Amino acid sequence: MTKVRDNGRKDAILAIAAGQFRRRGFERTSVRDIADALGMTSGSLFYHFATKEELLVAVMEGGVRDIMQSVRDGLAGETRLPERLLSMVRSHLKALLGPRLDAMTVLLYEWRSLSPAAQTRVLALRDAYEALWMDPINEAVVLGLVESDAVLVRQTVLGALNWTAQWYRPEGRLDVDALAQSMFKMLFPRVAVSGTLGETATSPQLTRRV
Amino acid sequence: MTKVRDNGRKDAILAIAAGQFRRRGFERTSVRDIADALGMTSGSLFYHFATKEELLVAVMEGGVRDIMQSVRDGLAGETRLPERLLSMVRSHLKALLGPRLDAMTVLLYEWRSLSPAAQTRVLALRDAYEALWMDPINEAVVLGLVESDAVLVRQTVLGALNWTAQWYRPEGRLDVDALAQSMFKMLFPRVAVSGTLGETATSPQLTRRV
DNA sequence: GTCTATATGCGGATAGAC
DNA sequence: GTCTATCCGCATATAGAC
Repeated sequence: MTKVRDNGRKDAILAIAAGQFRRRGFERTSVRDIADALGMTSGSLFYHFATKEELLVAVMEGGVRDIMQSVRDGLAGETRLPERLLSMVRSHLKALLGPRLDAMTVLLYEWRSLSPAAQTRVLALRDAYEALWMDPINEAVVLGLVESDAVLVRQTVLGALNWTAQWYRPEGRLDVDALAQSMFKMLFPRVAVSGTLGETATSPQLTRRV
Repeated sequence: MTKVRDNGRKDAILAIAAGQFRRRGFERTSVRDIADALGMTSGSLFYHFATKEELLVAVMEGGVRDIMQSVRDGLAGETRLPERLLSMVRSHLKALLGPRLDAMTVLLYEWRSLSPAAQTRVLALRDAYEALWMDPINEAVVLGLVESDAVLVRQTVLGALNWTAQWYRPEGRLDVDALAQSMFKMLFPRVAVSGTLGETATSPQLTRRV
């Protein structure tokens, strides 16, 4: 469902559409399904969105905007590398698994349903988001705290994080913050965050692997 | 395309179907598309498969069979934990990114197109595959070589590995073996494999994190 | 085993009244 | 801004000839 704001009819439509697109996929969801869930008829939908694809694009663009905002906000206070990386992991998971789960999942898994033109636009937005990760990861590479191939590190991290949308259940034993802590430790084992986990050092130092 | 064997017409159909399902998605692919690519008419397809969904299920079941076989074969010679884990990472990536890429991707990303009944069957197969990972991971947990939540470790590892299907290009700088090595090092940094990487110790020992 | 022809329904989208 | 009514194409699936 993912009902968040209610700025007018369009947002309500987008929230419902996102939910249906996620659960049943874009192609299996008919505009009649969406209209029914909103208590209107299919014709009315086309007053707000010219095509079904426009609806999908709007859902996805909202998803990218939200996760970029979330990560940027979380980053605002942090200056040191370990905290910055942990913050990004946490913000990413919170945006992905929080109230915008529907839109985020659609963004991740429904882009093949877009026309080539729309695909280009949406993938460009995704690229912009992924670029946010490169600066801190490159820093970690320079300090010898992660594998030397920064792109591979980013893909591995984002892959692990994005996969949570397929299995994480909020009613389970782990809340999102705890999940973020654990995954951060797994994915950046040599980047220690001071205070939180009983680690000692935070400054870059020799990178012994046992 | 992913043409591997040619045991009769059915396999050819499945290979073509897998390719189209992967590239355009199950719903956007019509039985006519598949028939055209095979040089036949849509009616003929239904001589071999009673419904379009049956085709999807067959593609997916083939995918699970292949990756289980690949991982089991790779595991055959290995007795020690580090080598077993590295072997699983390598076999998983080879099955996922090799000649069966189409079927594997369909298995990962098209299961929502299945009817509930078929979904249950296919997800049971996927669970069986994922169960293969639990023994070595539990061992690593006991030895203190990974995070203590074995399920979380498995999901993180499989998430990172499965995501490669979205970005890995065989014509790039990294071949699958090198990719497997690098990802293994990232995902199991405290599990060292002797010989291959200039590491010294392989036996479990104190788990110092710097 | 493959073809042609077709039944049948649902899909996106539009027109025009209210 | 929402409704009703409808156009029209494409989808899966079937029947029966060859």
